[in-house]
Amino acid sequence: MATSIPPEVDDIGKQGYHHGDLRRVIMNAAVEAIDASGTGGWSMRELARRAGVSHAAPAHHFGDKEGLFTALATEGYTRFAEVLAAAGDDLLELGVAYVDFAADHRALFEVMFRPELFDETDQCLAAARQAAWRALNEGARGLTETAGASASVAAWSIAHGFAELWNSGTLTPPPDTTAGESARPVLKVLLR
Amino acid sequence: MATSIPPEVDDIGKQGYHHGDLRRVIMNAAVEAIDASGTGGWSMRELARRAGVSHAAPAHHFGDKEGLFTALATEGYTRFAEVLAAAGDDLLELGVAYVDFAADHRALFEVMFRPELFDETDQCLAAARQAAWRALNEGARGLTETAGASASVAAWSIAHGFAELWNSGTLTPPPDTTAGESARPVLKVLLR
DNA sequence: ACGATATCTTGTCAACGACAAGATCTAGGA
DNA sequence: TCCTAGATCTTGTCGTTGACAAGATATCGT
Repeated sequence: MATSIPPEVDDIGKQGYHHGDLRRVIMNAAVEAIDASGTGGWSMRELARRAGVSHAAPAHHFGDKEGLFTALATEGYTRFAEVLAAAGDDLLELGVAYVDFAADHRALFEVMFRPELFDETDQCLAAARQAAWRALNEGARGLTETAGASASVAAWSIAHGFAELWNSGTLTPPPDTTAGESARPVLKVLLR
Repeated sequence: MATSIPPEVDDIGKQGYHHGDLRRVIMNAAVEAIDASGTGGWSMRELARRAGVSHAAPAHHFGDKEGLFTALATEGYTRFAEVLAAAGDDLLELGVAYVDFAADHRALFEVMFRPELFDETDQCLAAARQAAWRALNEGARGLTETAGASASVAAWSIAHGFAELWNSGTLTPPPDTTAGESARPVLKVLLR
């Protein structure tokens, strides 16, 4: 169960040894598998085969399937926080960035908001999630101060709802349009 | 052999024969299981055991796991359409009804918006979903006409987003409050 | 009453998740 | 350089699962 170790920053070189950076390879394979068939349409052994290792190799890095999802959620929240922080302090652009992240990282986004998949007590995950919420609150602070908490929750809800509807294929958007650009006029209805 | 199990409360009318209305019993058990541990935290055989039937009995009613999810999604869309239609033509109340349905039927709502779980080509499902979308468009028609399609998508997104955030446990609402009542002030920000 | 059909059971198989124990590789100190 | 400790991966195993096939039993139409 000792899966929540800080990431190895010295992975760049890798090579040589047994397989390489198996941890990263398995996580990438999991992202592909989730994109292709959801969180339940694949097996650990399948990821291992795709990576060319034995069926029990991934267990050393993640413990079990929950450990893999915990690692994915942690990475998701970490990158989410970075993207949100980079979006600047304009609330509309924050919303666009929110939706774009969800669409560009469907698998991570899906895992992030499905707590039954991962270990909520994991420290690394909790820290990453905190960072994401902080970035979100930071961007919405102006709205919260001027229009109250409900307005901030409304802004969060509209961005999150559009992202979920988009990713589930419920919306039928114009072709050749990014999720964020499709979301912009919708978000503007609230944030004019 | 089939009677060594405590009587199921769902069996009211039927009785007699092998088990009763097994289809309904399995679907109810599935809803409970999904509420308890998500769409992947249980097995068909577990539902069969809980219903007191053999491990292969459910297959006759649903074919496979995808068939069960298809049945659940169909029931979800059917009841969703009813609830939305009963909410009247006030858009705020429609939003409240949307959120309340999601919270009162977490399992159905979750399956409904996860297309990889069910068979999208199923005719019954398609009809039920059409009915739900019709009820939704009906309720938002006024907004669409006066404020455009983006405004309607915005209203859908805010209700859907609040529902998803609520159900995922991301929001931390005041205790002893229903999802719909918590959503009302948030929806009002858009629909004043 | 009786046969057709729907419903359920038993049996089976490959695949899976999880665990244990052994093999192999890497790193770092003697 | 050698050599040990630990990290990484493999092989082997077990109970469970989803799916299928074939047989048993109850219901229903005629």
